Amino acid sequence: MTESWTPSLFRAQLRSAGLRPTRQRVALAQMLFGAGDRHVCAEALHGEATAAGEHISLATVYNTLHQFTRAGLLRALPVDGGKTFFDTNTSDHNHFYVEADGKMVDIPSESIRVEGLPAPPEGLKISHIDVVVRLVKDS
Amino acid sequence: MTESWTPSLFRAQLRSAGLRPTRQRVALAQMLFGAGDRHVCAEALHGEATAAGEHISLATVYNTLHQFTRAGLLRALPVDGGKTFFDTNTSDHNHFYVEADGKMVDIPSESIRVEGLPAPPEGLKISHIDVVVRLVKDS
DNA sequence: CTGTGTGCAAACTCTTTGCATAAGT
DNA sequence: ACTTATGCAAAGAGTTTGCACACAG
Repeated sequence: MTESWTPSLFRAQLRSAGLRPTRQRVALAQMLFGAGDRHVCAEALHGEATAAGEHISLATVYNTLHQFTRAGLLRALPVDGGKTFFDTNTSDHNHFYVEADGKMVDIPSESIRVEGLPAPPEGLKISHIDVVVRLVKDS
Repeated sequence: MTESWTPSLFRAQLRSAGLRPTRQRVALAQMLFGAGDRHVCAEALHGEATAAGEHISLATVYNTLHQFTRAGLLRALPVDGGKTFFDTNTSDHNHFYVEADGKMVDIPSESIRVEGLPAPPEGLKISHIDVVVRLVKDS
């Protein structure tokens, strides 16, 4: 999954998602998908882009993150305090949420199972199950 | 748990939580705990109080909800879109989250178990586990 | 009385939007 | 050229905060 990406692969990926491979989108794709699984929030990514010398407005970062999410390239993880993190790992996995510093950490195993789940109310079906394990400092 | 509460019971409960039983806090406690399990957001509760003829400012509602949460009388449930719901059921249970209308519904069973959970990272311990089952309209 | 709680409005954070400009094809 | 994306700044939702006044003990 995280082979050696090249700019043209990013462009192709964006194209097939129906997104024009603009400078900004390619740059963001590169940061997001070029280096393993990541959890970023919009502001952090914007800061990173700026630090890398790319000029991308915060609004564009937000737009792009949502476009990528719609295209299935990212998964949105809303957390406490109204921030939204975006996870480059779109597979069905779960997270530790470290309350102290507001960070998400992947649960290093796909082995979680949820047992004893009742049927959903009439007319609704399960989209997916989020298990968030909240962690606090071990006193 | 949801016996017939009386104002003086509310006052006692507030007292033992180290909170002075002010008019506003008693009124809010009454709305929250006087009628079974509830999921409310600050604005809804404020609207309800206003509708009931109580004059309580939104800021006070927020303050009070957080005080109650700190006192263990409520549980905070942050959901998508940056809103925070408060659940009067503080026991360890879980929720269906209906994406279509942003509502939480208690999962009508305590039988959910999470299996296969790895140990948390060094120095951290599990505070609690939230299982949120996201529901969408059944096609 | 004395300290805590409340109300108000302003501030704050995160996010979205409108519209002129710029870039992709 | 023609269309779609970007940037900016302003608006928006939800929540928090500072400070003077009010109320509980």
